[in-house]
Amino acid sequence: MNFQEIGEKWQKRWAEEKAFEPEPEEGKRKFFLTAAFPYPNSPQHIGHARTYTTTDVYARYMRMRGTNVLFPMGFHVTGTPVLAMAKRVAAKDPEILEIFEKIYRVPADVIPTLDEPKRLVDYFSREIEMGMREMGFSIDWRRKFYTYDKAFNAFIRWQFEKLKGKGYLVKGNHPVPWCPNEDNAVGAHDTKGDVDPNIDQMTAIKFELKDEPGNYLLCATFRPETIYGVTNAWINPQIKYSLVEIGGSKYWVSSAVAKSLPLQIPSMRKIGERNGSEFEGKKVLNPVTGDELPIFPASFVQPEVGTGVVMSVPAHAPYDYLALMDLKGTKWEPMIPEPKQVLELEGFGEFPAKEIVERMGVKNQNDPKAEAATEEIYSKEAHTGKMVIEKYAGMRGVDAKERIKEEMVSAKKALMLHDVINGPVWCRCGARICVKIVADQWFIDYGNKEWKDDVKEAFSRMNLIPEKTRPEYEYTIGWLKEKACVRAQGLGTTFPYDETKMIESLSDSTIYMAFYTVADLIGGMDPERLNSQFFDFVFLGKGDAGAVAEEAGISEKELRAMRASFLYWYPLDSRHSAGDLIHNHLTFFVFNHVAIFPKEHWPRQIATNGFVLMEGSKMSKSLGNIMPLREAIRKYGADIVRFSVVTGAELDADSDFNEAMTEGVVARMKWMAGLVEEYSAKEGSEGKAKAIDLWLLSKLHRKMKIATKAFEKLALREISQEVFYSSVNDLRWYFKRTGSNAKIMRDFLRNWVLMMAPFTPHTCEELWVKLGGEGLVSQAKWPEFDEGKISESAELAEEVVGKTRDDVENILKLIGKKPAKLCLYAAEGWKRKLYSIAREEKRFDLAMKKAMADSELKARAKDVGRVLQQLMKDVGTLRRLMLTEEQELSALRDAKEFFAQEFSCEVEVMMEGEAVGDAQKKKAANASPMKPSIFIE
RNA sequence: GCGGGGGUGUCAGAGCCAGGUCAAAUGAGCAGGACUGAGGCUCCUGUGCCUUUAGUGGCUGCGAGGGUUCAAAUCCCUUCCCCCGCACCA
Repeated sequence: MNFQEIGEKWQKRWAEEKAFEPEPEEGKRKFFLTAAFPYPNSPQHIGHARTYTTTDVYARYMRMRGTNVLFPMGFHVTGTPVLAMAKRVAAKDPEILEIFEKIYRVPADVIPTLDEPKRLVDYFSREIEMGMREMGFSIDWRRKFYTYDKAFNAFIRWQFEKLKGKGYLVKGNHPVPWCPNEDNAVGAHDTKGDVDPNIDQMTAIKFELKDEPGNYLLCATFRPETIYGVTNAWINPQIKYSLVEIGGSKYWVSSAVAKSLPLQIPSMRKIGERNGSEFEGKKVLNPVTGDELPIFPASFVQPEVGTGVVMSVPAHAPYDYLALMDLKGTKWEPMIPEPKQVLELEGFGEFPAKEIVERMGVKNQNDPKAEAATEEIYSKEAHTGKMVIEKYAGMRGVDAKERIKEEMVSAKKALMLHDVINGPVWCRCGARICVKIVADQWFIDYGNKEWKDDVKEAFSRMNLIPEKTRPEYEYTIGWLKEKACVRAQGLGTTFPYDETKMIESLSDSTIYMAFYTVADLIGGMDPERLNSQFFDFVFLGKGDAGAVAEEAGISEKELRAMRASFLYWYPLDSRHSAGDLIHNHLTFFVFNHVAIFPKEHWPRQIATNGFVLMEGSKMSKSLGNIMPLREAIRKYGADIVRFSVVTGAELDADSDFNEAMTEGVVARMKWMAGLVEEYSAKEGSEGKAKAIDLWLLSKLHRKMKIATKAFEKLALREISQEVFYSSVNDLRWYFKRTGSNAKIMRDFLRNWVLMMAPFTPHTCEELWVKLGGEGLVSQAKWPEFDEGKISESAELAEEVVGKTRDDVENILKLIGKKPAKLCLYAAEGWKRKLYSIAREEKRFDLAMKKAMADSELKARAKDVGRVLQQLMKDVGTLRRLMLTEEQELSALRDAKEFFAQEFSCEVEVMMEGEAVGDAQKKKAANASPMKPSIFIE
């Protein structure tokens, strides 16, 4: 069986028969599902396949359940990553070239052509689409679009008009990481090493120079609460400082900062400059305590960090303490101040910084260990530190920080500045990333209270898979506030209220599912004529069809068909993505639906899945263990990849893709295929079904029941265990038990193929033909289980046979002789009665009392006492279901042939009372329900 | 810090919501055997410790410590550890 060949063969058939190109059908239930569309700035690997395969398995299942299923796909090209990637190719960035060559094996002659964004998108999107087709995804490709298509741009502009109309678009100022060289905002993919620049607020405190009234030394700090412990100020004598004017006040900051500061404070003017060393020995005033503080030189002060000026809190900041110690032996030694405590910290004395420095053996301010010491002390003090300053006594560090910051700012003793806190971060162009306050930035106001309430309502009506993701959504809804929605650069859609800006990528991908419903129909239209009235009509049913159609340059009938298509497919029944999008995309997706569409069109379900691991570890460039999807398909075949990726773990957990697993899948698949081959050729019905046949049927229908139920929560792993692995095991037992009914086998295999079809559709199509199935298995009906075929007693009977076999084997091993004859004695009815009593009462005295109330049991009071004692020992393990003595006896009799074959000896089965011979009788008396007594001669 | 998830046998991973059929599914690994020219293929058996030349026995055990219960991997409390997210970025 060649999985690769089978794949191609059936993909061709599906395409020819247009098997997955649904049209609205009056009266037929629909099911519309989408997965987050791919971003084609590189090829896809098996990790990407997880979400799509999950979606496809679901789509195929729902199709078999008789619904009209729409599963479309498009490409997301919005934003800067595509541009950044093309630029890196153009610059022949060795890292990128290596990934393309070595991992994705992009042909050498193709790579140089990817230096242009459009070509890059074309190439990779084709690559991705090919991979999806080769995976056999049941996607309706007629509806494919790119987010930079004109028609889609028109749609997104309409979306933003709607948001504006609701008052959800607002304007404000916003700090962003910025490359001063390229004059653009940067994201992680724009930086060296893909570092995500983290921006945080710093409090810039004004320390007035004693000798220069009106001029301040500006100290930026993350710990304003320590203002009470400042003993001096630090400057770097090696660098230059500039005097800048902001709002009428004059401040000294490092010249490096003076350069980038206008990005945050455009009104800033530079009015002077001097060397850092000129400040040494001067005095400044603490704005809060009024203390007079000296200015000392320190080499740890970096020109680009904060303001290039540092306030010294030796009690709590290891660097400050170390720098003071470093002054020993200089002319400043006599002036070295004593630390002043601000916070008390459990496990530490008055001066935690001093202690930690001594404990960790940090030598001086240039010792790399100083950083670790700082981190430890800062985090401890912030979270568990308590203020000792009288005014704030007992307050937690974090709370004091907020309060003191506010007090200083409102008293104009400090300013708020922003800085990159995980710096230095470098742009790919080589410039150091700084912070820019973008003025008049546009935001989507996800903080809007009423909007949030609607979103909460939407979620309360939505099905979430797995359900345990719900708190994450709730949390996200809670903290969401204004989100910047435009950028200066990038592909996508221009912003309707500022044509110089582009709509940012997380904002143009929130309601595109609606676009799919008409994407194929819009394809032939003039995109210039797609105005708001058009979209209002199609998606909201507003306006006059005739007028709208005329404006749009189409017939009224065409227009109405679009509206009808939308109404047929919407709402979205299921949305799929990896779990990492819960905190942004998936929540935005609901927000925007709620804002724009009426309640009946709000989404119904979101399913999120985990990632794919490669041989136990995360796929990463550095590990070089990325498995490109198309390579995996070539190597294993689509069905094997599909099956492995979605059944390796339950939905929310990461799934491991490994060689051993694929081998196991292939082996079982081939085994099953072999059975199909064998039994499809075998002649029809052979006589009456035996007990073991009924057992197999029971197992089959139970599987069908479990699988059907498990699909509700997309428990694909559970289904695979039940349908795939356990089928193989059941069939092995069936054959071992000398089962061989061809009719039953065909029935089993047929249903098995149907249940496997969503997972491994290509192989199943192939097997379906062999089994004489009609049409495509992809369009066949999902098997309905028959509750009547599920037989507890058949399964229990088989269990007794199996356990008895194991027991016999145990005994044989123990006595080490070849059996001549095997006698099995089934327990009598009264024991079963007693068993039930014991299980119910759970206590010896109560059970005994109840037993004595029964005349049959009372008659054998002595035996009852003995057996009950025995039963009580394991009262917890007594089971609910039990065979009657007739059932157990006949199960064992039925299996006589099997036992005889297993142990190559004569077999006798009887009730315990029928035992002949003293030794036999004694043994037989030990029989208990579901546990026949065994005697071996 | 805030929010979420999780700690199970050699490993991966079920079970936990609805306590008992749990020495704990399933798979992998490992060991032994069968088949074979040979096997990394396939099949069978075993795989916590102890006991037992007749099975349905004992002990330990599901991060750690306590508790509830006739009974706890499952419920409650305390505690330690790990992973993920905290945005303007797809």
